[in-house]
Amino acid sequence: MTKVARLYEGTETAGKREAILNAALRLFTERGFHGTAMPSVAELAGVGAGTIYRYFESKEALVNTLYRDWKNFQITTILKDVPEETPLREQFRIYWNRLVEFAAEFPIAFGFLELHFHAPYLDEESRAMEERGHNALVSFFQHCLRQQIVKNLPPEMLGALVVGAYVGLVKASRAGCFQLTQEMIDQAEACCWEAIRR
Amino acid sequence: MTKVARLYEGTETAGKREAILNAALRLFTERGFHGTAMPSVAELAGVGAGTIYRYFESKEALVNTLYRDWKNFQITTILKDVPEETPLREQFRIYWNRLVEFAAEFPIAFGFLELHFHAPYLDEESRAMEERGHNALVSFFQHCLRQQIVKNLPPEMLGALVVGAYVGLVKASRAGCFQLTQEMIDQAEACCWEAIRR
DNA sequence: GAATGCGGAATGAACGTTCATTCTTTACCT
DNA sequence: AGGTAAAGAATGAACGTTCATTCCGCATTC
Repeated sequence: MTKVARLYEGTETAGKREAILNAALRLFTERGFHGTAMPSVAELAGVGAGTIYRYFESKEALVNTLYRDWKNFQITTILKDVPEETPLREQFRIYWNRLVEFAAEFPIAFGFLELHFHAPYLDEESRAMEERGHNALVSFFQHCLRQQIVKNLPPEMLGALVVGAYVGLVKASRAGCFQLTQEMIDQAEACCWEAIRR
Repeated sequence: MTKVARLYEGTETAGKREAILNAALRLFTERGFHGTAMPSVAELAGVGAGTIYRYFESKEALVNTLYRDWKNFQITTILKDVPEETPLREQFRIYWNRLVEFAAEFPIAFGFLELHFHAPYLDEESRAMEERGHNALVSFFQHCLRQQIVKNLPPEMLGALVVGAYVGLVKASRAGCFQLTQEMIDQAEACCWEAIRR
């Protein structure tokens, strides 16, 4: 819930730290890290330029906090509450739907995470967060491989194809190529499973 | 061949314009548009800072020239010389292989085009180039749809899934997750076709 | 009235761009 | 051909601007 608040609460009522994070999320996503000026973050957040430095050590610290918080939230949201005994085919469906839901519910955060993936100004801790997500993905497909329900290919490759297709789908829908209905989401999920199923 | 020259010729022997374009391609890809300083482009190109402005009106003009040239080259390379009567399944294989070849042969240009896709500082002409590629993709899948050899989904969606998977695959291989062998490229192609085939 | 939080002008570094100057090539004359 | 002058390219220090960050005075709280 804290994340929803951070995105959608009016910036005047919210704490200044959250207002700054919200403003930075939007501007970094729209204009990129180097393309965003700190005073413009302050303006959008409705705070003085100096106030940002009461909460964040530097511009880099700000972008890293944002990246860590959202990446962590994304991973947690996608992975939570799936019983281990759930059939893997069903797990795939669940994860797929959660990925799409995440992109629909937090479109700016989705864009932010996409844009800043592997960026050179991300620090060790942010990189570690990226790896956590990567490991979860790989271990899921390793699990699938052990059950021989997917093609015998490196799990990293299966993950890359599926996640790539997911990102492509969301970005195209965002670009206005089409509007994603639940039916289309289900069909895309079927496509992705057929791509990798044994 | 002119493109190969632009990427790989020693900058000292090449014309200054090409040296500048090569340097800018590398730096814009590594550090992004706003993260790259013009004097650093000049330094890498082995020319004076002012010299850039004899060939390009501004930093934006430089990035747009780069984008247009490479996008145009990419589209031309992918689409050239495929007889209309070639079976669509075979055409798919050809286009897939050419996409992967392009990314392998021009890795920096691939990264550049990916990073700057839809960037706000691209001008009308660059956008038009993007659309040319998009149209080619869509019309190929429309063709497939008419022959009823792919799932009955919007052609933009089929394209988004396949190209997304392609980008995901190349990026993962670039990140060091695995080394792409021809066998893996073929297997990935099969995956993508199975994803969309009827 | 002391302490804390905040705003926004101030600061110095770095940016994109310009321009007076130098170097290189070309053209012409003898 | 040799010599000279004009033209064109190239240069990099310098310019104005913008940026991330700092700092100081004000407001608010206890």
